[in-house]
Amino acid sequence: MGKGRAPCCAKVGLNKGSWTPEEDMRLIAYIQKYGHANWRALPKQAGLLRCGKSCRLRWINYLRPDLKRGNFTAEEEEAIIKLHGLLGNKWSKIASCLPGRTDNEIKNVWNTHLKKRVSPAGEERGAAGSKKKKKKKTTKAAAGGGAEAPLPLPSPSPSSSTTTTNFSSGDSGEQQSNNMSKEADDELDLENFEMMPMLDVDDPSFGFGTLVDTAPAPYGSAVSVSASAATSPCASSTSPPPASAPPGVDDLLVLPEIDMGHELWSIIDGDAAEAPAPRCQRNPAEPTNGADAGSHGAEGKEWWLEDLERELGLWGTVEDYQYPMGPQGLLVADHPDPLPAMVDDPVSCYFQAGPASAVLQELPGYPVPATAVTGSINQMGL
DNA sequence: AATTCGATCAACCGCTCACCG
DNA sequence: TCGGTGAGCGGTTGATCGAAT
Repeated sequence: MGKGRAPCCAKVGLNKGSWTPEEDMRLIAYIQKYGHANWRALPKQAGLLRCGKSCRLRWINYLRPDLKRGNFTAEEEEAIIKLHGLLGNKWSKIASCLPGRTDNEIKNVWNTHLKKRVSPAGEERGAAGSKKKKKKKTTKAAAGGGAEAPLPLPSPSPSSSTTTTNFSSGDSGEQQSNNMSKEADDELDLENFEMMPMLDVDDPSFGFGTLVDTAPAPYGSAVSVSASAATSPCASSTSPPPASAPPGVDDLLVLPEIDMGHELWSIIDGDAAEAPAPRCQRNPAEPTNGADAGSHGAEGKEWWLEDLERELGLWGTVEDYQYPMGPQGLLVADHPDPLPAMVDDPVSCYFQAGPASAVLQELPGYPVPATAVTGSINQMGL
């Protein structure tokens, strides 16, 4: 157990606080190339002055390609309320039922308004909450209002016209969330929780049962922002990445000299209005509701992918990669810093590091909808 | 226009779990 | 079986932003 735990950020002079675009880019680039088999070693290898924990969190909660971001739909909120009633503060489990949403995000949403909505005391506030504010969460208003009947405990009311959630397990009062034992947790007949339509994500294979077990499944040992496969992120999480990790890599990441703070994300976002050149048909309004992420045409994806990779300097061939990959990911024991150019000057050298990999897109098992990437990165507000 | 207050969210902290030797 | 290590989870906090005053 926790004994002998290595000191974290604070104790070893690592960076803390908000991530800079450079750090984000570095992390993304690194994971694209090598995956994240070892979070602890990742920051060092990627040249990040962060602890692995921090990197993991950043990736999971913010940079992961399949994140929906954007507002929670009324359906999602309702699902959260119901799931919370069933699972309690098992945010990760709840998150696993809401593809594209992170446990942290759900936790925040719950603590900031859903909880108030559910609790009698917060009922009024919920209504008052319509005064709303904030840039995001517009759906809240929609979900709010009178619909906020105190929801002591989610009873699997199929009455929810918007959700076909089917909770077959005890919806009885004793399902007091926080007191739920692990066993009780396991006993939940989650398999019968069929599937949540609004979660969909165009993944027919998405199922509650699977999610519960594989949960926030990491995106395999490697992730490609440019995967061309049509499969959804969910699918990738349920089907483990191929044992054979990406071929090796030996070149440095080559990132174009672009303005990280704004241009880059505009590019990634495919925002024709701001990007140097038109890149995709993506609907600018999309982020408001990620439910349709990944619903773009295949051809659009492809050229978007290619374009994006070129922009990021991620366009390359398999020959570019020669670092050996082992079952645990990259065999880094003696491989040089994959981003050596960044070491001396993390920022200025960042974009000059070598050709990065586009190879992952060739690999089966790393299907990441390009649109998901645009969606998530788009929300970075950079 | 300036200040205050409340809401939101990203990130950190500390713990537990799971795996491995 | 036990101890060490890394990953993951849940709670909490601090910074930021927008609305209200």
